[in-house]
Amino acid sequence: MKKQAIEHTRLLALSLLAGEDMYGYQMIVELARRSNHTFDMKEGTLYPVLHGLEQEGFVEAYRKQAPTGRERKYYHLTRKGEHALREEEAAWKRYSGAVNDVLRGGAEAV
Amino acid sequence: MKKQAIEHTRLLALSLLAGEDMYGYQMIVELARRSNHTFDMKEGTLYPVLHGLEQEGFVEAYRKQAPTGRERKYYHLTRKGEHALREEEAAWKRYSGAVNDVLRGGAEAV
DNA sequence: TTGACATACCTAGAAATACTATGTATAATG
DNA sequence: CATTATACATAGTATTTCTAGGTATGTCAA
Repeated sequence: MKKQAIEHTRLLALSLLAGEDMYGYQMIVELARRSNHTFDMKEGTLYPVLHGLEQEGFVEAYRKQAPTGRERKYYHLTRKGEHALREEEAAWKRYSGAVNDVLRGGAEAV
Repeated sequence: MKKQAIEHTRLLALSLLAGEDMYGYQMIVELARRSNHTFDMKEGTLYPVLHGLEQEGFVEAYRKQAPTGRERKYYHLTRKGEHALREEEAAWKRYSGAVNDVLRGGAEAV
């Protein structure tokens, strides 16, 4: 009924690729696992985002044969992408920290 | 250039009203203060959200004269709204926890 | 061997959310 | 008296994510 709120798709995608190269389908499965199924990202969400990241030079794609004989499209995080990841992580920390401050009634300084 | 990502407007609005009744303009100023100016919510964002919350019965509005003589529209969190706030808070904790799990490379269970 | 299911990629259109821009009006201030 | 801050509001736009659909290949049970 209500749309699931996954707004930080880019951050999550970049983060997944930080450890190893992955292909789209794998990223979706991996994300569900790492988030204990809190995130159930849709293909219609991820693929356009990956294409965008590629256009911006944050990831590079290459095709590789799977052991099954099937071809997969792997994504590799570039140096530029690593930099973007660090920035997005910092933005997330700032953002989530601010939400928590507000929930606690404000970082009453002092 | 890039839009600021304030996605949890409802949660933030409900949270602000948890302590005391507030009017819209005050909420924007208060939110900026409590978040150390991380959140600079726009009136075009808040007012429609407040109207929605009112329609759902989460807040009740009443008009009151300010000491300045000017009329303000105060919002009060209803019992139903308090319940909604607790749910949104729980959702936020689940969501932010999951993001952090992914950033750390997954809640590898152990 | 064939039909179902999981894997694997992709895009178009709809829905949700927040922003920009604008309008109105009053109080305070220089 | 003009400008700025306060205070509320809406219309239209932009962005993000979802739904829904399409294509194709590998696996496995009946």
